[in-house]
Amino acid sequence: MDGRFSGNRFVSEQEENDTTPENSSESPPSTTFNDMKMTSTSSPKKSRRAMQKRVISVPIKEVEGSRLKGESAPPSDSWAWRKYGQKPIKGSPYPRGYYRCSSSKGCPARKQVERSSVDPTMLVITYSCEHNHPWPLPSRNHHHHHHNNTKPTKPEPQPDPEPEPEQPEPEPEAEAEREPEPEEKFADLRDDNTLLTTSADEFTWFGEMETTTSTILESPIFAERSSSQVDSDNMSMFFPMREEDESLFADLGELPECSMVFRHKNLGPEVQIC
DNA sequence: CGCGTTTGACCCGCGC
DNA sequence: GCGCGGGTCAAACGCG
Repeated sequence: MDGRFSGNRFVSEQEENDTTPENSSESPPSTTFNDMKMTSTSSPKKSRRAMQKRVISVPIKEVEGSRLKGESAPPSDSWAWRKYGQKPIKGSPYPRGYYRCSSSKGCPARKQVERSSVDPTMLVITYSCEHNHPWPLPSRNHHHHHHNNTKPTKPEPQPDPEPEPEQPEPEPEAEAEREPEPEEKFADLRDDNTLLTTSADEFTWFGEMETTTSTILESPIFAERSSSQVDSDNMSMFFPMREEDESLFADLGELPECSMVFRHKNLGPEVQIC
């Protein structure tokens, strides 16, 4: 449809989640789950799997100020992204930039960045990940860096109780010490203010960001996936998930196949698994 | 010289 | 079946 996820929609907040047919639930900011059509040309085999999408809005000021490159500022997060396209979006004066994860060769993660048409000061970033795929790691290519901890907190190589056998999990530690620039990350949490508070407060990216700017406005999607008990375990630490929560997710559908595990520095590095 | 961005074309799903 | 809108590819260009 025309504005499946045009920026103007979710930019405002997590109230826009009507794209999905089961959008009956208002309180729970579910999210727009759209399976993006993948190019069958190069990857016909991988059908458009349920791709998880997380949409966040961040104040553009920082990004823009740092690097003024036309309209689309390359929001840098912990990972490296390569821009592979840009297109004007109908209904929005601003183009949408398409980024692909360049941290890893076969990294399926993608990112869309566009300016909100309603709030030009807001940058809408949409992260997409394929199920069962590890998220891009921090650009270890630049592991040479290690300035003073710009962030108040430091990542500790703590032994996490989670063995993550499935995929070669990245070293999140490196992530913590990336560039000193203000970063915006995606915090996907639902209404769980509890979790939100914790993570937002603790996460480096957020910490820095909130210092300079307000905060992230939304975090629509939260995927719950029990690929391994580890995930659940970790999650429970931060997310007091109960049956109702699960039902909530269930409501979302089976779409969310990605699971994310956020770890506190104290507890360990943040790990995201898709 | 390698890599990332740029930019137009192509492709594909969906609506009409 | 055609057109629209969005997403990706790929060649060219620019930068470090």
